[in-house]
Order: sequence, then structure tokens, then C-alpha cells
Amino acid sequence: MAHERQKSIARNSLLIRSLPDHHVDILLGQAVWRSYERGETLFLQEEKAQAIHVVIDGWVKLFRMTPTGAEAVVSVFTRGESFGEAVALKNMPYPVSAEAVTTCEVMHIPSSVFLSLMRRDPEICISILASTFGHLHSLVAQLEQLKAQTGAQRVAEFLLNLSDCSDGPCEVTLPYDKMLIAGRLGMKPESLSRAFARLKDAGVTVKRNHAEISDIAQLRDYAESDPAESWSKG
Amino acid sequence: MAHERQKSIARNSLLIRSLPDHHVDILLGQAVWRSYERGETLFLQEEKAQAIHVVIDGWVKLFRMTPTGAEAVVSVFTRGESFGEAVALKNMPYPVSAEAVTTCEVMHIPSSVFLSLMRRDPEICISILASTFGHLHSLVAQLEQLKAQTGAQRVAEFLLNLSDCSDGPCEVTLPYDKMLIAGRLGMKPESLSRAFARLKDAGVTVKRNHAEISDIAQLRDYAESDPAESWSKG
DNA sequence: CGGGCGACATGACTATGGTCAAGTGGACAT
DNA sequence: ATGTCCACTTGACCATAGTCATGTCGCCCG
Repeated sequence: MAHERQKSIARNSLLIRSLPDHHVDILLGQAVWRSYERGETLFLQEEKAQAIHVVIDGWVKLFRMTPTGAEAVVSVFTRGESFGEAVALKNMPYPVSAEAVTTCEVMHIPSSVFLSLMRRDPEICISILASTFGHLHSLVAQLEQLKAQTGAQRVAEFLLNLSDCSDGPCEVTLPYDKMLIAGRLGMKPESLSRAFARLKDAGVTVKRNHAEISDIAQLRDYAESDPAESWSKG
Repeated sequence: MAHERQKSIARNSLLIRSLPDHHVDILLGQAVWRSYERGETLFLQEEKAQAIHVVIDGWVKLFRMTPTGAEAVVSVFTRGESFGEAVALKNMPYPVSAEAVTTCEVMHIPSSVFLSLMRRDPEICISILASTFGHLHSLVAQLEQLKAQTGAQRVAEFLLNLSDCSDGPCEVTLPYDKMLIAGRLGMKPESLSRAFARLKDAGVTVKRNHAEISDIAQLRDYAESDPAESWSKG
């Protein structure tokens, strides 16, 4: 059963916030609300999708198991973010598995509910397309990063995304453990450690799950500089 | 103006093929048909999207320019494939640029046409979501490949995707030049050369734009084997 | 026919990042 | 307190792939 706090987070999610109130009430009313413990599975790759998922609290990761058993993290979602839209509405098998990274609360909207609302009001499609586009865009950005940046630069961007200020010094808290951050950024934990070490030159100090950035602008320069130039003199 | 051959390719595209005939006729009737020369730009990153694009013939690449000027190829489309669906319907700026890789023909469907049809028949949303899901899926697959496979393995998968037979020997023609293949697979042309050289051990011979595979199954084994094991013994 | 250009191949060198192995240090339970 | 577990760090080593330089081949153009 949903408390008001949970419903309000759901209302503000990218997926739902632009819908008219009477539709939102129907969606929230028919949704399934669940808690997951750290490590619990939400669904597995190849499973048939039957719901759209909205994270209310905590963190959830999407990942793929490669044929050789290695795990590739595709994305990590938190409060207000949703996933599975396109898959659920087509009743297709998930291309990824989902697992709770921390204790978390998730709202599941059965795709049938969404589908019947869509028939009544096509505007809802646009909401879904908007979130789906968001995912598309973030995957494209990840691809660009993997192809064009070094590990340390990807870590720099990761920190920049966490920080809310736009210049000067800043502090950020790492939202989940470093093993997962490494996975999300396409590297091994050892490499992440070394990337953090390198970022010391760019004014970043990391202690526990806390990072201090001495100058946001400097870090941004580092993240976007050409890997070829200016490193030798490190 | 569209010939019948062009219209028939459009009808068979993933985006359009599941729509009812009377809608398809409207879409094809209002589409803009254009030819592009090799190197010509279809649209630029950050430009506002106003149409959905369907490739009728030739090859089109989507790519991003990084802040440092490097180019990251996101995908390469050919006959029957469409792109820009989610972006166009939200009137958002393209996250990528598009360029003709060969001389090609492209059909542009103004998003207004799609939107008005959607209001009449919500089923159309599902078609759009289906193509969008396809793109999402292929990006996820690319991410997994980049994170979990070596260059030579990615080349092997690329060849496997081109081949239509499922075992035994096989010949494939490289669909566009090696510089672009390298970009698509996230490597430099030099590395692609070396990757092809390595694949000789896996039974692949490349001459010009023609590749001979002595045994599809063997190549598949190579593509999915664990990078860590079995390589030292070259 | 010869010159030049661009795609592609190859060699030498370097750097990024994966692997393995040995630590450190915090959290938690007994 | 003390031991154990696990995340994390660090060092040594090596494979992969980027960079730079050079060389070859095919092609277009005069």
C-alpha cells in the first residue's frame, strides 16, 4: 500500500509528471508497490515484460550477463526514474536483468493498465516516448563516453553529474559502492581506484564515499580534454 | 516522387509494416522523398527534429562529435531501417548527427503527420515503441560488446551479423568502407586491420571488401570466448 | 603514362586498463 | 578484544589498442 510520500515521488517521475491528474490517479491506484532487499532480483533477462517500473527509493541496476558470465552494467536508476516502458507495452522479453543495489521501493504499473489508458488518451503515448527517448539518449551518451574517453575522464564526468553546483569547489557523496560505480563506467574496481588517484591532479580528493572537488570548472576541462594531449607531462 | 519499388521497401520497414493499410497510404502519401550523395548531411546534432527518417536505399550513419572533435559512430542504417522516432514526436533536438555514407534514398515522414494519425489510432504508438525498442536494444547490445569484448571479437560479431548462413563456410561482402566499420565498432582503422589479421586464426580471410569465413561455428566460438583464456597460446 | 591522393597495411612505441597477488582497514559478530 | 569478511587499495606484469611514421596499392585526373 502506498503512503502519500511514495505517491508524491511517483507523481514527479519523468514518466508520470506530465499526465493529467485523473489518469495519474488511476495509474497509482492500480500499481503494485513493493520493497526489495539489497541483491534481490526484480526481473531477469529474457523474461516477458508485463509492467513498467518506477523507482520510489533506493537504487536499482540494469545489467546483462555476457555468454562468458561477465556482468555489464547498462544503467543505474534511483528515485523518480522509470524503466521498461517500451518493452512492457510490446510484451517483449527484457534485454537486461534488474537487481536492487540497496534496499529499495519500487512501483510496478501493469502494462495492461497503461495500454487501456492509452486507448482512451493518446497523449499518454507521448509521455512514454519522452521517457524512452531519455533512455535512448543516455545510452547514446554512454556509448560516446566509452568510445572517446579514458577511464579517469569517465569518472570525472560521473562526479560532475552528481554535483549540483556549476563552478567553484564542491562536495559530492558517492551514491552507491565503488564496485558498482566501476561497472557502470565500464571498468574494474582496481581501475576505478587508479582513476580516482589520477583525479588528484585535477583537484579531486576521495575519502570513503565522499569526494571533494576543488574546482568544478577545472574538472570539466579535464573530462573533456583530448586524451592524446597534455597527459605525458602528468 | 516515389516509385513503387521505394514504397514497397517503406511498407516493409520495421516501423511501418505492422500498421493497417489505410494509415500506411496516408503516411507514404505525405512523406518527403529525397536522395543524398555520399558525405551529405541529413541533420545535425542539436537541430530540432521534425521528421522520422526511413532509409530506402544506401547507408546512413548516426554519429556524435565529442567536445574534442573526435567522431563516435552510434549506428549505421540501411534499407528498411528507421530512426528519429522518439525525438521527432517530442520535437526535441537530435542527440546525434546523420550523414549519408553512400549515395542513398531516404523517406522523411513529417512528425505532424504521425502525430495526427496517433490521435486517431493509438495502435500507432505501439509501432513507434517497437522500433524505438529495437534501437534501445541495439544500443544495449553495443554497450555490452564494448565493455566485454576485444576489438577482434567485435569484428567477428560484425561479420556474423552480416552472414546469413548459420554454419559451415560462408562469404560476406563488407557493406561500407573499413574506416566506417572501425568507427562503428569503436576502434581506429589501424586496429581494425590488426583485428582482421588476428581473425585469420579463426578462419577468416579478407580481400578488398570481401571476407571468406571457413567455418561460421568456429568464428562464433571465437567471438564469445573469454578474452582471458586461450589467447596466450596464439 | 605518370603523378598524386586516399584507403589500407604494417612496424615501433606507448599508454590504458585487465589480471593476479598481497596488502589495509572498517564493520560486525562472537 | 579479537577474528573474520569484504570492500577497497596498491604493486607488478602484460595484452589490447591508440599514435606516429612509413609503405603499398588502386584509382582518378591531367
